[in-house]
Amino acid sequence: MTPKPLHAIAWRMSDDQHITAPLRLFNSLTRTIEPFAPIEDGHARIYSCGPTVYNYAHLGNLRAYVFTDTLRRTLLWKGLSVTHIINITDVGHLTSDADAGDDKMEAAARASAKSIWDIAAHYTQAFKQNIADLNILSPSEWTVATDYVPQMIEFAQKIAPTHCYELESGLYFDSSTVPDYGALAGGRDDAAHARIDPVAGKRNASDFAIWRKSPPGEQRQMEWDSPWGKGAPGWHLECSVMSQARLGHPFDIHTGGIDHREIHHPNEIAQNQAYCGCTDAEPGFTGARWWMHNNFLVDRSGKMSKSKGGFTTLFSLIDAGVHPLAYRLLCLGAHYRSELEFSAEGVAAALTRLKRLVMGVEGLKARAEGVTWQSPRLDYLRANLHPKLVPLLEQFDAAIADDLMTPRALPLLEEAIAIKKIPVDEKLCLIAAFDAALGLNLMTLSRADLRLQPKHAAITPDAIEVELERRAAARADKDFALSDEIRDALVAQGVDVMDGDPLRWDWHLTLTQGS
RNA sequence: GGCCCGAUGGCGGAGUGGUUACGCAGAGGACUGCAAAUCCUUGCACGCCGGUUCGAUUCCGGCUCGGGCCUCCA
Repeated sequence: MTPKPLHAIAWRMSDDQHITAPLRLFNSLTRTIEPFAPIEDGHARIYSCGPTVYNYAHLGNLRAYVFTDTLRRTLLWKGLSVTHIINITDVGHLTSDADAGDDKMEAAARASAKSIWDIAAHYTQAFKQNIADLNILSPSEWTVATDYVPQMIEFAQKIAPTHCYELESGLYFDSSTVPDYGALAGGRDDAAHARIDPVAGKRNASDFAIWRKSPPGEQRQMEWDSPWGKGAPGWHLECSVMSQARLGHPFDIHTGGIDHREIHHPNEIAQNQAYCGCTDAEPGFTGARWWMHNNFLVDRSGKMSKSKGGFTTLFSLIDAGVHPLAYRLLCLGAHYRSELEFSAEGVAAALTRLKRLVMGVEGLKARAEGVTWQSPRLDYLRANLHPKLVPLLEQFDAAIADDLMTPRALPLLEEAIAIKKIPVDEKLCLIAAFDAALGLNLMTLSRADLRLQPKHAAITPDAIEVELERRAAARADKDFALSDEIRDALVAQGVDVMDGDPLRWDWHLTLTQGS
């Protein structure tokens, strides 16, 4: 028998009448939870706003991709195939409190004396590493903004005659030319007191740049010729063009952080409507059927912000000895639409929880009769799933089908591990299916994998082993004074001694806020 | 100033018109030379003031506090 990928098993399980909770997702367009159905039968298309690669992603940024991955895995669980695009914004974005002016990529390049292209490559690579570390499924395709500049110009040319006007600083979109501008944001009042001075000449405060001209006499590292002069595309244009190019409009789900709900996505929608020219024929056309937004990771001072600096990256967590999947677990512990409070204690709690999960699964694997959990097939599961496990399967399905309620799904995973008097092979089948949706990598992760050496460890693992051997000898001689002395010395070097544990020792986690 | 959101035990975080998840921490027990790790058991909450109701943490109103967006942001 050919082993099948776990998600394939999971989706086939949805044929079972016991686990057919209809998938319901919150749509920011209507601000309600709606039953989800893909446009194409059996196939969902997702576009996720990706990072601007002028710096490392911080943990808050990364929450968005854990959310998107949970969405994707839930769609797979429900039997759909998924095409998923994440873009890399390697151009544009202003640095200052003005509509015109400096650009983040250019500023980062100047600050580091590297070329802007090197900056982009470096941070793109770092971001992809974060994605891999979090066990986030690679997108079907990464789209890179600078690869699409010709298409952006083409797009802009099509909408320019009826929807845009040109100023000295660039080509601007007239937001009054599309119906219901800002509907996604819940209505915008342009007469409201803007906190910054608008660009002179803008017709409406909410108008935005489609093309930003290079300042006269200034050469940018990244600039392209266009019908409006040398310059760079506006940020909003990128996403409209890339989603249209790779997925076609309308596609199923557009995701992003909740901050995009107010500006970026309404602007994208306006562009899509202008380009389509079909709002009369297709009322409600926005380019995507669902617009979904994850809430922020916050700390005591409010949301984490890349532009404020002083952020915590996944790399810094790893350096401190925290396995990246502990951060994923932290995210899964809260609903994606709720703010999640970040703290060192919270991360430590998630790591402990992950260790116990992994130990639980490891224990089951050690007792497994066969290897059926490596290739669980629906017929096997149907034939063998213990009646006591069926409710867990149903509740799990109901939880993730209810707008991705992972906080309710997690305890069911723990229950599946702990439940007594059930053959381990059956439990492992169920756990493997759960994990295909949660992405914690429980079937392959070992407890030892979670023992990450802190970057500034005071002692090497080899030296620790030597000390532990000395201690074992002392204990055999009942020289407890010496054995305690050795243990105290190890503790002083950040090592926890665990005699009754197969791992024997672990790094003592010392996290400080903002580390 | 405009628009919007939240307030649950020590911390995080679900949920509910009446018996209120779960995780981490804490407590007790088993194990250990003693610890740690692990396992078992377990205490602890619904911001304030009104209203609706037989009954509200859950619905409604007001208040207070916190946060977000309005400027690049996940």
